[in-house]
Amino acid sequence: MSGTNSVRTVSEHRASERSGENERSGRVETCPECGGTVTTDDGRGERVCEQCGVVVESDAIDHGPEWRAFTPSEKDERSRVGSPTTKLLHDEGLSTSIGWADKDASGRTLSSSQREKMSRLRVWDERFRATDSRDRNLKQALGEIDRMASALGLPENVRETASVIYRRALDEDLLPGRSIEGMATASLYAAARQAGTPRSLDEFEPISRVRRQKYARAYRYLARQLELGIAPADPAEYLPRFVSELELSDDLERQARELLSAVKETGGHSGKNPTGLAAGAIYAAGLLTGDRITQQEVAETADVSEVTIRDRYSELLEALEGDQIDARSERGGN
DNA sequence: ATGGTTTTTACTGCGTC
DNA sequence: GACGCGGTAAAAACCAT
Repeated sequence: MSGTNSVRTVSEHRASERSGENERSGRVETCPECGGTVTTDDGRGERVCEQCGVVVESDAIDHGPEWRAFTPSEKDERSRVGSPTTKLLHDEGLSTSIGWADKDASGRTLSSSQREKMSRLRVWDERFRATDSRDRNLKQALGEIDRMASALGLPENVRETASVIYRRALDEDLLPGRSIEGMATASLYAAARQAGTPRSLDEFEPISRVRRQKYARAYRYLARQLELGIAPADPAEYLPRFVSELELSDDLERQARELLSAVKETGGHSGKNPTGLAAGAIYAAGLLTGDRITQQEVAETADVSEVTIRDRYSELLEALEGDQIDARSERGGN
């Protein structure tokens, strides 16, 4: 299972995401309650009826390790995540409990040395249980991160970063009171930005299991508590993606970059939506290079309104002109 | 909660192909 | 006449306080 799972390519993931199917395990069942189709929810490890929502079987899948490990150090890191090979554990991952009454199986009280032994065992039992729930938490979160990263076409290293961020959040006890999904989404969002391949908050909306507000808040909290120190997204970082989605030339991308750096000098970019700026730059660059792009096309791929593009692109052109005038006056005279 | 800023929505008229 | 574009007013969203 783990093999086929991790080997799946990004495009396959995307294809299945798009067509709305999520039965990665390939098993098809009918619901005993209503006869509807039962699908597998990999993130939670539950098999759920599509119609009535009955959980047919929990923890039925996903026993394998979540990720491939490429280097020995990664293997170390990942082995800490959980105990996926449940068959190898005495309890198959179920929690244990040791009774508190100091009696043996037939009800006799234990000797003092036995009592001491049992109390030591209880302590360890508790400790294991604690790390166990941590692991479960981590495992679910990382499953979510993996799923979302695939859907958004984010590369492996971003997932790594996201998992590191999540782990830190877990270590610093930032999770209580917050949903795992929200935090997982926030971690991935932060990781994507850190890696210089940002995705806008809006792009997570259809992917995440929680609402935008929740993970946006989680992200702010995360950024503050962990002191991630992530600078505001640079609009230029959105350019390559938008340009390629619109199938535009490298030349145009270069032009757009220039426009953005011009407006950055004037400071006219602060407080503006970075995707809006990128979109405006692309449109303006289209005018300059003579490529025929409509505002509507750009608006659609960048997910901003046409009005915003209009506002941005006129500002960008102004900034560029100002830049050129500056350059001229520097050469002498006005 | 509030107020200021930015973005979106919806609608308009204009010019061009 | 459809289309791309620009402008505007009002609503919504966002953010800091």
